Amino acid sequence: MLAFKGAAVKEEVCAADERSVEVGKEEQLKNTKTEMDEVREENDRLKTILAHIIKEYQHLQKQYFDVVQQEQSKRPLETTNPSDVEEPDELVSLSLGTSSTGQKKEDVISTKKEREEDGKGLTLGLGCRFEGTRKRSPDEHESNLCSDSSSEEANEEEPGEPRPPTEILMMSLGTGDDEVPQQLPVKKARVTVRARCDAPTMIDGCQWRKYGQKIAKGNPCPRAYYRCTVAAGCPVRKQVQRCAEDMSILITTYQGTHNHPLPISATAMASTAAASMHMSGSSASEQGMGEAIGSLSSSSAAITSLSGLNFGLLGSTLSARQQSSYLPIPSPSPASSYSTITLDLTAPPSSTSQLSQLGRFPWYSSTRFNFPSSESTVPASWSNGYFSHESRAYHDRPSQDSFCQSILQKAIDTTAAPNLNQHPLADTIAKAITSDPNFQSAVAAAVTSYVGDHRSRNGREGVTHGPAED
DNA sequence: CGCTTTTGACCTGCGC
DNA sequence: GCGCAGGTCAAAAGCG
Repeated sequence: MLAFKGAAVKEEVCAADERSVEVGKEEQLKNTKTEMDEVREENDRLKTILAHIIKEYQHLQKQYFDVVQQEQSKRPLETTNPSDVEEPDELVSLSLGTSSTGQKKEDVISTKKEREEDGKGLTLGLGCRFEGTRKRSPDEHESNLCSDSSSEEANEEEPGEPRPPTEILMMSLGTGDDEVPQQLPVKKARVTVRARCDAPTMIDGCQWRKYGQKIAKGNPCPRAYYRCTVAAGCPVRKQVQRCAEDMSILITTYQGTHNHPLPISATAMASTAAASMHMSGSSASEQGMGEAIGSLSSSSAAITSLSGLNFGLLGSTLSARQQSSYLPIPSPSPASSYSTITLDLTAPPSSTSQLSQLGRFPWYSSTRFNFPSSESTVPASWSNGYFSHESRAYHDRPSQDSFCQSILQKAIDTTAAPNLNQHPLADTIAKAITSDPNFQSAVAAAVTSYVGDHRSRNGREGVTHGPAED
């Protein structure tokens, strides 16, 4: 009996436990529902705020366009007559993160492009672009590579006709040494990068061979001359010199066009840099490299982290003080046939410029900065696409590749989820990215290749940039 | 041994 | 024409 009673008590206890567990679950469920409701409300609030911000942004954009149009109507000849395109000083602004004062016609042009992209819905990102880009047959691609400049220009004139980054780079392959004589009358493109770097030279994925060193006037630090040895006969050269005023700043000047595929690190940066140039206003959009930049469309617009860079042609966006400060050494062959683009990666991106850039580009996103760190992988669309061969060719550079891939992954993530929030995070990441010497030099190398290519293709009709005038 | 770096000489363009 | 400065060449030296 006692045993039976004990068993009955046990059953009651178990039943009570079950009831208490059920009650606990119900409470938990209730709590979860409550939390969900709160989150939902928060989400609604955020949506409302976002809608308000977008509305304000559109309003401001409209006002800006109105002003731009008024300016444009005031100076109709400047934009309609190609012969008048070259300004007296032939200075072109390619500022990234620097806001140029005064509304120039370059801004008008860039604004046009912005509007074109706005009209496209701004859904074109790295990831979708590579897969969605009009596929060319190998023959088509080859013919494009071998086609004369006129046909290429025709292609470029198509507004919004995107080119995959590697295609842009491959275009430079068509401008080998055989075209060098054609380039002679044309001003050569140079890209100068100022970056803080402790190493003797920046690692940019390319192989360089030092062929000379010289003490330049006005700078006690010797200037080193390097030649690209990735491919035989590659005409690309770079000069490396430390800043006289700040020895921690390495001034690297790239010159020429690679006649070989760039390493993936530089290749990827080409797209980002080009896109950034484009986004920055690509002031020379119609004449000069901006034309090619425009063809990039927003292929990698997500790398707006670059917006913090001071990316301008010498003398165009820099004040007199800045010029003396940014260019403590005499510009190489100032009177020769060079145009110079300066990438100043030493100055931290200003938050204001960041925000202004964000405001200008509504597809800017920094919401999903999912840096995959070491296990980052190139998206399938990439490995199947234009980058595959280069990945193999440069498999021995894992650190650079992973770094590059991280940025690329971020680019895809950010383009995939357009948003307007979290500017501080973008600022932080922008600083992190732009402070990386690998990135800096890769951008420079890529831009050099890119600009040089465009120049060689444009030939005589190409606009000239920078202070180096004939 | 082959490749890279060093370094003095040479070339070239520009200003006076 | 001369001098200067930047840029390049090429032989010698260094390095793995």
